[in-house]
Amino acid sequence: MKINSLAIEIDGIDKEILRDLMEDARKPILQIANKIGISGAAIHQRLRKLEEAGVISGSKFVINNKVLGYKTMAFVGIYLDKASSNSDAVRELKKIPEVLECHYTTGNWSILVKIICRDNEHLMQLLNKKIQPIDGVSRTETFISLEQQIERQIQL
Amino acid sequence: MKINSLAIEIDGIDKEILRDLMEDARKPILQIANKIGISGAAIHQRLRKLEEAGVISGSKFVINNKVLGYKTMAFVGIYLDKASSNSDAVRELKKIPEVLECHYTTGNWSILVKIICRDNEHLMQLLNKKIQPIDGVSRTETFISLEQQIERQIQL
DNA sequence: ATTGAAATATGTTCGTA
DNA sequence: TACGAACATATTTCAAT
Repeated sequence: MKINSLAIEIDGIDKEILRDLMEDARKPILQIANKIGISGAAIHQRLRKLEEAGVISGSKFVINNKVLGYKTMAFVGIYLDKASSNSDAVRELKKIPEVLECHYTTGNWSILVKIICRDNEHLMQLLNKKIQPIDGVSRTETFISLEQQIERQIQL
Repeated sequence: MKINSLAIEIDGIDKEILRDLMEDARKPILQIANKIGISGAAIHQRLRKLEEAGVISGSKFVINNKVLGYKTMAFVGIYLDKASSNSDAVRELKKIPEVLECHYTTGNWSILVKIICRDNEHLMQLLNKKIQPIDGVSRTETFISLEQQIERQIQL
């Protein structure tokens, strides 16, 4: 593992370890070790270094939104008034649990958010009652995800 | 846990367990058990049911893209020719490792994708050499994420 | 950086309530 | 559903290379 100004370098063994754990965070280290052909202790040490280097941000259980009744995902482009403070709007967006992602973006909008709703009715309520009323929001454009075809992390 | 036509219901204890594991997939069951005040075996049993019910889709290590040198995230709205087959375009998008998400959407575009690039140069190459050339793609609109302010899962 | 083995911690199963 | 105790696995540490 080497550091230059741009990026931390990881070798092939690190990649194999990470690929396995990116797919299943609870995969036993020894299983990975046997597959790769090095000891569990070596894997353990590499993981420690990868964490120290910040390559690993953490781990997550992934929840199936649809099974819990959240069936509508959408992207909302938000136009903010010139005068308004972006960070105030973001602070309000953070309070809305349906907002999963929020990006400052180049282009037409000031902000792009990804939201999860139970259904279209819920989405409409969210837009009208929670997002549009935020101070500084002048207009929104909504794109409903009819079907998500790809969902993955960076490929190592 | 009850099933109606819309959603699986989970109780407060399930939520506490899931909240912990959504934050850290490797958090020891016993630690969660002690915090909640039930036995490890009970947690274990509940997790098994949640998996059977499909509430848990899996678990992931989360990789820090920036640390690995991938510093530019962008959303690309893709216009497809009327005549073209959407699924052919998606098949090509799946082959591009920089594409992290891909959605069929309502609104202007046929498809919205989220991509990760090393830098703006890489993004430009990706658009010109990989995405624009896909059969059926007539035009694209790109929104660069200047800063991601929110990144989370559904809140239980 | 890697190893094997020891020590510790965690996950899993099962009989019972 | 939940429990505890017995059992099976996994993680972590460490001295040595």
